[in-house]
Amino acid sequence: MNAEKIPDIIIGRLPVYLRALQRMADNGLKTTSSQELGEHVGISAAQIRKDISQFGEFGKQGTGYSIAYLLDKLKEILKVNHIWDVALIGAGDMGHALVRYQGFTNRGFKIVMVFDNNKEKVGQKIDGFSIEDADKLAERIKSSGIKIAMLTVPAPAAQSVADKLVQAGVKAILNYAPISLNVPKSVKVQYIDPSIHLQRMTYYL
Amino acid sequence: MNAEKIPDIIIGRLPVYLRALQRMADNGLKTTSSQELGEHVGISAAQIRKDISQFGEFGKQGTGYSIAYLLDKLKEILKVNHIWDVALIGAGDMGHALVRYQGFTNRGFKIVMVFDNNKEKVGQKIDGFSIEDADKLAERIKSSGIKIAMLTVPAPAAQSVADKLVQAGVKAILNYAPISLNVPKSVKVQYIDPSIHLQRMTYYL
DNA sequence: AAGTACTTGTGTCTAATTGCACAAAATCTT
DNA sequence: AAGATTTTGTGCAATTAGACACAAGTACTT
Repeated sequence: MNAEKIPDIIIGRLPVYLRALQRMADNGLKTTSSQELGEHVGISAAQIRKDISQFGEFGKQGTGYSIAYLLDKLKEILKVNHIWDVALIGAGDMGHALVRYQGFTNRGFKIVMVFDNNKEKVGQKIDGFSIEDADKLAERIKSSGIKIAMLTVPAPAAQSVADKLVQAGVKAILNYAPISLNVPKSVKVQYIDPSIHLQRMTYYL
Repeated sequence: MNAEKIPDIIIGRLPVYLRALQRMADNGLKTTSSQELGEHVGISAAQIRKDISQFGEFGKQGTGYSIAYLLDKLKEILKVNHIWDVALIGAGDMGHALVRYQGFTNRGFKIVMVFDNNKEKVGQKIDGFSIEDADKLAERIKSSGIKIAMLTVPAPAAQSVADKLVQAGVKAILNYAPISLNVPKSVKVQYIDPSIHLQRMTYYL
């Protein structure tokens, strides 16, 4: 075990291992090896062993890893052994798709509030959710203690909404707006911008 | 200039620079510096200078970079100085959101085909697009010469669709399905999985 | 025209990350 | 029960990435 600071790059790979292990578990598998897991996720076996060993000795020589046990440990490390409430800001097409997305609940997240600044949308329902007025965002998030938000507003609005989220105590933002956000170092941001991702591949074509 | 192999990690940052520069240009700015650009994207000025200098000497001492010129150069490097045709597979909520998304055309991409394997959806229209039968996918993609695909199908279908895409000559896949894809090294994959991105932040909460 | 301020591109150093290899432990085979 | 096989965790080496510092060129100021 190692109590030192774990590099971001290792933390970034853990969710990928977690997803693959969950899939194995769903398929009824009981144990796996760094070799096998590596083939599934496209990462070298040595890398996987080293990553996992940062947090403890979870494997057994000759046998490998118990999938159920490693799943538990990874969920604990990533703090997704319970469900996080998430606020969604921006009820456009992307916001709608995310509200309806079935892939959050069994992976640690649940959307519990949806906001939009368009007064005509406020009060409308998506899958049972009432869209709330973005003017009430700060107050509602602060009082509910929500720490995670997903941002699906147009680029010009994104920074000012992010500022309000930070002010309201949000510590993690999943940003779908095509713009780099400026936030305090204590707040984490992850970016999803399909054009950026596509442009990372065209260089190689 | 440097003709050697450019590291992936540098290529990965270029689209972020490109997006920020485009924004500056839209705001009427003519020049910028590594310092200023760095503040916008949250990357050190030295890093930005070193990244850009891999491809040539695009700046001028004392002045910085011409935004229009650097934009041109980055687009050329990333090969997004023309529009790439893209195929979308999976006409669910996410597929719909992507078809309607306005952020592709001025950044180098255009969805030109949409496929689904649900026979009831085939023939339906999204924003003017007729949804095509996924059985025809290989043939249609091969004959059209499309090199880029976006995958928004359920996880269990993703690998087999990816295999067909590779077979049809696709060289870049933007994968929204929550599963690691197994493809030849000559094919690039980028992953978008909101749960993964969220799990990369919860560790720090 | 001289001085000041700004900014690039890059050489050097430091830090971070990955790859390799193997002892040790567990299991399987005969 | 002995030998063969599997597989982990980790020390060390190699590679890669990032930070720092500065000469040199450009523009601005007085």
